[in-house]
Amino acid sequence: MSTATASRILSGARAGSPETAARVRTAARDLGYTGNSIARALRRRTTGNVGMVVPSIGNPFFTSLVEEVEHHLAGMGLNLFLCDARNDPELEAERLTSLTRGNVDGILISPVDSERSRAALEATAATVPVVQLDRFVRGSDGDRVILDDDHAIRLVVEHLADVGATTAAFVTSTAGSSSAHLRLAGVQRWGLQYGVSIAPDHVLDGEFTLLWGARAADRLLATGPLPDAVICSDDLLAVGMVMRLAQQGVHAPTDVLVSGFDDIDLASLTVPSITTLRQPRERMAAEAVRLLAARTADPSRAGSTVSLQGVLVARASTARRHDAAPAGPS
Amino acid sequence: MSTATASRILSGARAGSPETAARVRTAARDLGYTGNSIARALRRRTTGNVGMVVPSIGNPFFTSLVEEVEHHLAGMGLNLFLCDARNDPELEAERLTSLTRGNVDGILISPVDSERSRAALEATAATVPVVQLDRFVRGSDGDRVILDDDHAIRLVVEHLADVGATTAAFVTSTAGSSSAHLRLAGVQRWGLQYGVSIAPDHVLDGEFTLLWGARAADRLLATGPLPDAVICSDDLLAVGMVMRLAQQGVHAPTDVLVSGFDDIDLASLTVPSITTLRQPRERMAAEAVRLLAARTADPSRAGSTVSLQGVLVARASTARRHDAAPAGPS
DNA sequence: TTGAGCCGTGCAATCGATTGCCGATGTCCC
DNA sequence: GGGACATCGGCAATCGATTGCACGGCTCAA
Repeated sequence: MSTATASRILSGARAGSPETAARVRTAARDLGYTGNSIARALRRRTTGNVGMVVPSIGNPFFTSLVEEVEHHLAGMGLNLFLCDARNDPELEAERLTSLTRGNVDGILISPVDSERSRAALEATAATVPVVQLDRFVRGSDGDRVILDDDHAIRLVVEHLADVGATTAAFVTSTAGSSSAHLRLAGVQRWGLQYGVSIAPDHVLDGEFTLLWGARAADRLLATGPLPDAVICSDDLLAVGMVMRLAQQGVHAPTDVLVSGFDDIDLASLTVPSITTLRQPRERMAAEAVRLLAARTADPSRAGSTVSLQGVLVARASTARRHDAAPAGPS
Repeated sequence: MSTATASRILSGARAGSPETAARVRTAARDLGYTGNSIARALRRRTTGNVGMVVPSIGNPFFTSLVEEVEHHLAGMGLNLFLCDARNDPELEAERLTSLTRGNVDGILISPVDSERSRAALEATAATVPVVQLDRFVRGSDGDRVILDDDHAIRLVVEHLADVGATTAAFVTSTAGSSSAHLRLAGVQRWGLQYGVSIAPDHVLDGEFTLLWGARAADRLLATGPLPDAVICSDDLLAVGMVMRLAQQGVHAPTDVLVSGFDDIDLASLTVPSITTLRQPRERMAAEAVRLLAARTADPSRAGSTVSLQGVLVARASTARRHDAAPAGPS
């Protein structure tokens, strides 16, 4: 029997006679034969692997997004290869080229920087299907799944105004991610709208890490009276902020209101639990995988943008100020 | 000019004449040529990729271990492909086979379960170099890099005894990971030695997550008087425990001492900051990569085990109970 | 009986890069 | 000048699976 016959039967390309098929299958099982995916990939020009590049696997938001994505891909028989860009566009570019050189059929990426990630991203997109997820580069025309940051921030600011804030600080990341840009713009726009003013020196930008949240707390404490609220553009920042303030004897929500963003697990478990904006991670992942499949099927289709809305989750860290009864964890 | 010549010059296999080399290089640059790693892999039987399988990318300990590993691999020109086993031996086995089928030159793994991970792990190790990292399966004879859990737990128990604990609870994971086994054994052994007793119903096993830490807190609060100390075999557990206790008005270290394990970033930022055992992640990663390289170079070499020691980091969650000011003039 | 059509099977080309081997050319020294 | 030796470049085989094409055998209808 020729290898051609065996190949066809194992891959299901042609049924073959029942008898031959049975022979092939038992032989394959007995020998423990499982193709050679490299040879297969060379011939088929398809690997069954999808790459995902995230800015930082140290951020629980991205790891949980990865988990969702992986779940959806597994349902389609695809493997996920995860790469960490460590918030560095150059490292990100390296990851992209190494993924591109024949290892993956498609790429999901949350680009580190809305400007500095563009070149590598566009070069990659010219070679292999790419879908941007959560973050995106400015002015690219590919497929993307994003959060409606403007709407999200509106919810946050509205909520803070509701509970009595009229001044706020904004803690975010310096790195030029689309999230950072849009959230800053949103805070300024809706702050004006809802009467929550943000002094220029109360915009504190660093990184999306616990540590920067804590440092920002130190900085706020060092530079005069606290604002009514501290809006953090990421839950890690909010946790770092709340914890560090507490270490210095300043407590949310009695002394200052603090809000986060993303709704990572930790946000509901800290004391106080943290008000945040929940991103619809599951839907984001599902849409991203769907877009990737669509583009793989038809590489020439026009790029599309899916914009999803978040949900405000009010917790203890922004409980109404003169309202003694603490809100429990939601 | 033949492809053979170009191939040799680009791969550095032979220098070629200066003139030819220059021609090849400029042509390659102008055309943007970058091999086809699949074809190369087929011929060379080497991909330049290393796989890493961790029990959960939701656990910061593992993500930071991954970051270290990736750093070391990058230094050797290798890519890391990360897989999440989601604490499920079956999913882990699937990941292993998909990595094995020709995608990677070697695998680093922290096996989910010391028993149920064995079959897949051994099958994999028969095909491709494998190094176990942090966790390991019982009775396998491959290479591994582990923490000296017995010594580590001794440091923790000794410290708790020092600050006055005579009774303790132990919060850990049910899943049969080697870490869970060894730490439980350690707590029992050294508890006896140092006079810290652990009631059978004060061993609480669930998962290595924040949520289980919080649930375990509820359970402790529900079942009678608290022990002097709560030893957690993972920092996420300790954070969940401390936070949940605080939500219920029980504060460490005044009401109960709490210790964690791993020393993730979060442990130093919570209020109270958490006493923990720092694992030497950087060295673990370095040793694992080194072992993998050694085994790749010589697949027949005998397996070796590298055991590293941790360091106790004493913080606020176990501050001495009736001793506000450390030794000094009274 | 014959031609058309279908099915199962095998041959051989193909994917793209690497590499063993060989002939050609050049260099050096006796 | 001639032989030993090193260097350079190209042919063609190779990695392992997939697949276009063709061939033999079969059924079925005219």
